Amino acid sequence: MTDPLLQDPPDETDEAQVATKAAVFNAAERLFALHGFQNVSVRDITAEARVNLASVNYHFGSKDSLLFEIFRRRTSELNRERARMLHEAAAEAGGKPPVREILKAYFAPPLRWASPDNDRRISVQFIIRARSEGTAEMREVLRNDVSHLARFADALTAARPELPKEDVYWRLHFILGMVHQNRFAEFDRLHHLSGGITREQDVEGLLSRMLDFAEAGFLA
Amino acid sequence: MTDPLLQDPPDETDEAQVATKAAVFNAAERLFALHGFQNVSVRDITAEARVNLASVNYHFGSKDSLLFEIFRRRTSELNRERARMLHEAAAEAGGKPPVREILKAYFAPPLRWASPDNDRRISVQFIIRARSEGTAEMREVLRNDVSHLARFADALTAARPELPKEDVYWRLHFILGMVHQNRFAEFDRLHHLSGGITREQDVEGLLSRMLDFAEAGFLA
DNA sequence: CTTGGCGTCGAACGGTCGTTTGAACGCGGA
DNA sequence: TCCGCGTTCAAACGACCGTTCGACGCCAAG
Repeated sequence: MTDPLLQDPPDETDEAQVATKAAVFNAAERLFALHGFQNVSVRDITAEARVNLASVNYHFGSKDSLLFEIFRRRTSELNRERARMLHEAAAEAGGKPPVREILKAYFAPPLRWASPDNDRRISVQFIIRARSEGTAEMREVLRNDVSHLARFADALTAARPELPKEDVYWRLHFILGMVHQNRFAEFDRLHHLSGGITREQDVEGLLSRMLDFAEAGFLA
Repeated sequence: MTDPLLQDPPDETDEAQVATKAAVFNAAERLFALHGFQNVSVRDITAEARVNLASVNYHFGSKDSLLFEIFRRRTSELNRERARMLHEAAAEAGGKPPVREILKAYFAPPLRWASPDNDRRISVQFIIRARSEGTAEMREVLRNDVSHLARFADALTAARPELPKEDVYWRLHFILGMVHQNRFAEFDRLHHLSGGITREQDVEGLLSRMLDFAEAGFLA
């Protein structure tokens, strides 16, 4: 079991020695997640991080490179967590995890990170923003980073071998859309529409609802 | 039946007499849809439309107002088409259309507009972009424009009265996500992932696949 | 023919942006 | 004590942005 996605990568930057770089990184992630990439200037970032204006270009080369580095690290962490959960589900089920567990491995990490008390909440918002507002370079990474998706496609195929592969891929496509569109702003509309019936849910309750829907859709 | 959403609104601007305004409108919609709002300057628009730089501010007041006017007209047209299809489905079914027909009334208009030979393809791309990159003002309109969504929620409740209203709203929420995330860029990833198994589909085939998934999810 | 309003035009304004510059600083090693 | 290097600093550069301005042509009404 020498799975590259399951191993922690070596620390790429030694932030303990460069507090400024870490401060810029965190401030940039926070501001990008809250206001969008184009609406945050280098001056905003350095002001939030309480560092000099030139720090961004000194430590990261350019504003674009800074964004890309945040994006690369966060998506890598997220996909590694998903791979870990899928791996565990396979171990528990003796090789062939059920559909619901496969989907859970994909849904749960970003949902749990996004829970109000989790400090990774900002990272999830950042990734969601990057998906729609990101550079062409970043979107290309997302499109080509198919290796970790292939695991889920394979697992789903194994769980329902009678389903044509074409259907597996299309329904996986729809499922990906469900989780990727989960911008927090959309919940406001839901609550507004229902007149308050849909009360704030805990993460596990929301996860359960999503899994009910996605599982039924996949097995249609 | 005096339904305001079913009536065509009067022409708000007499474009026949002001060719410049129409040229700016169309050029802006095209460029915004292709490159995003923030990446298109007023100079780009006026160059594409072959009009003077000051035309945007003269005819629309500001760049923001121009975007907002395009957005308001296109979403209005789209929602009117959806309301029309829901109305027809209700008429055919004698008041209570089945779940699949309700969902079809929501899915079909943007999908058909987005087909390669349809000249409204650009408008759909524009709306999709506006949903994620739009001004706070525009996102507020989307969030508060719940009246047309309430029709679909009511129709779904009537089609499945045994389902708790809370579930209706949550599942409608997931269904909305399915169609809203349908950026065209995502299809590339699907085709890449499947190794080409998922061949290009005609619009009706894709619509049918989406309805299979959404219907099963809703009835879970 | 004159007048006035409307649309268009080239030009410019004020501001913000990402990035660069060169000097100053702090600190471990010669 | 002095040097060298990595880092931080204030300041400025050049480009691009949305918007505004005043002049001009045009055509219909007086």
